[in-house]
Amino acid sequence: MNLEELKSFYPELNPLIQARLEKRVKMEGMGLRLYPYKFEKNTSAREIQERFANQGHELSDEVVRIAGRLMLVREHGKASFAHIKDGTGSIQVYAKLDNLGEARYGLWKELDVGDIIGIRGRVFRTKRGELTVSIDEFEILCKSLRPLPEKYHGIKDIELRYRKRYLDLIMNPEAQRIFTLRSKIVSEIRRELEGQGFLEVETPVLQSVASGAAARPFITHHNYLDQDFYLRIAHELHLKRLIVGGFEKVFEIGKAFRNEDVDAQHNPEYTLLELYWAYVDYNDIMGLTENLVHKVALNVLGKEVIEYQGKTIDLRPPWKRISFLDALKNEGIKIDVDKITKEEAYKIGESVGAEIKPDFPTGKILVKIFEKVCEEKLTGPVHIYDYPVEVCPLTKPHRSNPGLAERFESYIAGMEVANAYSELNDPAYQRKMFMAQLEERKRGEAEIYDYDEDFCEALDYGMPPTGGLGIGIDRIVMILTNAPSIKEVILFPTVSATQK
RNA sequence: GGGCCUGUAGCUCAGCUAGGUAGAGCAAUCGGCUCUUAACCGAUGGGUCAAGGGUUCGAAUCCCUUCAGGCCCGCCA
Repeated sequence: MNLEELKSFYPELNPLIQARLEKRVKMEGMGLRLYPYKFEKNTSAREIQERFANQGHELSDEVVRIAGRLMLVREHGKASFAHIKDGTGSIQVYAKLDNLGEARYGLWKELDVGDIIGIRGRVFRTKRGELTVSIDEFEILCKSLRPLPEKYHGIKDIELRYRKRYLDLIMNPEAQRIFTLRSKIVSEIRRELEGQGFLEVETPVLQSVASGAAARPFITHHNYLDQDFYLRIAHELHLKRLIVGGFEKVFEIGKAFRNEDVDAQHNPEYTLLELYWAYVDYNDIMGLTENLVHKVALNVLGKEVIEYQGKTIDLRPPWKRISFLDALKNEGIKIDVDKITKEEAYKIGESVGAEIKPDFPTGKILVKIFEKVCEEKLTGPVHIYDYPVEVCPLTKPHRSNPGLAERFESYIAGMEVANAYSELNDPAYQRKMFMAQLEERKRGEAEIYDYDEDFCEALDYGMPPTGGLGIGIDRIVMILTNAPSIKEVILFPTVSATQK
């Protein structure tokens, strides 16, 4: 391709890109193919580091073929060093006029940092002790046309790191570490649940009723059906339909979408694990939760006690269990949930500075008080159990205390990471709870558990007693990778479409 | 939705308090260097100071608006 045509693709041409375009034209003019189809590798950077750990200063007999991105070039006239980075790590390579000859060494010197090359060479150790591949032959596998960020500082600009995550991954080993761990964590969760006989299923993202949680949904439109659909805000109600259908242990790991603000713990689309287990209650789910998180930490990190943002967190089961009311009592707030009036609750709420309105149901006020005075202090891991019944429309009422419901939330480092119930399976009571939610909507609440009559109909047929669990995968990954923000553990976090 | 902070070369950052010719390092280009490793040495080029408006003889700098992002609060159970 000629230079003018190439340049026409780059309306915001800067001198660095222009230089590379010119280089490309020059190389293609020499008959080089800059975008060949494949390269036969026979090893990787990490494998070389491992297998040649005892290599001395002499060249190996074995010939290695590696490929990767050219980083950190240090030219010395008639010889030069560089690092090649591949999917496993990086390795130093050594190009020498004596080995390559005038023409090839000339081409070597034309390479840019960022180019992807394939190398055939032999391994040796330099005088300074670094394991190095001495290049016998190399070829360009992909010409890079944009300069990479600064080699030492990498990219620091948080916005750039999120918008152009590939640069973050190229430049920052920490990003590589986090996302590699994320994959391992998710796959370990799957392995563990499958080992316990859970079946992984997929349920719809496009739903005509967005329920199962209280959050504002995204709305989209189906042209053929000429109907609006919601993106799911939870997996819950479809998974419970599967329990009605006779499955006894199911789980789903998938995106949920909530049309809410973005902050360090919230991304509009996030990965939610939900599981349902027939014939057990929330006590069994507590055990499952702590064993799952503990086992994942142990198998992925090799640790049971971890550091998160300066806090030491011991994940070994059993986790501490504190009732919702005791958690309040520990902060000096004693409540008799059967006797307290809304006015009394409101007064306490005001005195601790909770964000409440007088027409909130009493239970909701209590939860706001809890979130204000207790949540942050729950370094955990800890299960907080038995919540006020009004905030648990999908939960069985407590077997011995009518003001409460059999729900628990697990907290680690002050973050809610799990939410679980003895699932409500009485269809009449379920309808009553949904109606109460609609009443709240009438009072102006935007976020409520929407009434799903089709789900209630499923319950009419009969769902066995069931324990259910939701775990925010992103938050678990944050904790296990010591990441301060949810955006650090989501490859492409939600950002405004405006280009920077 | 409220408060605070940030935006200067491809990247990392100075310069802004107190208005007066736009700076450094890396990267690039040219030259030198056959065991370097953030290689080194010499030279050169590179800017809509986020955008728009205002104040001023003069604005990267002061003021206003907008855009993008971060932190905290609210909301997201």
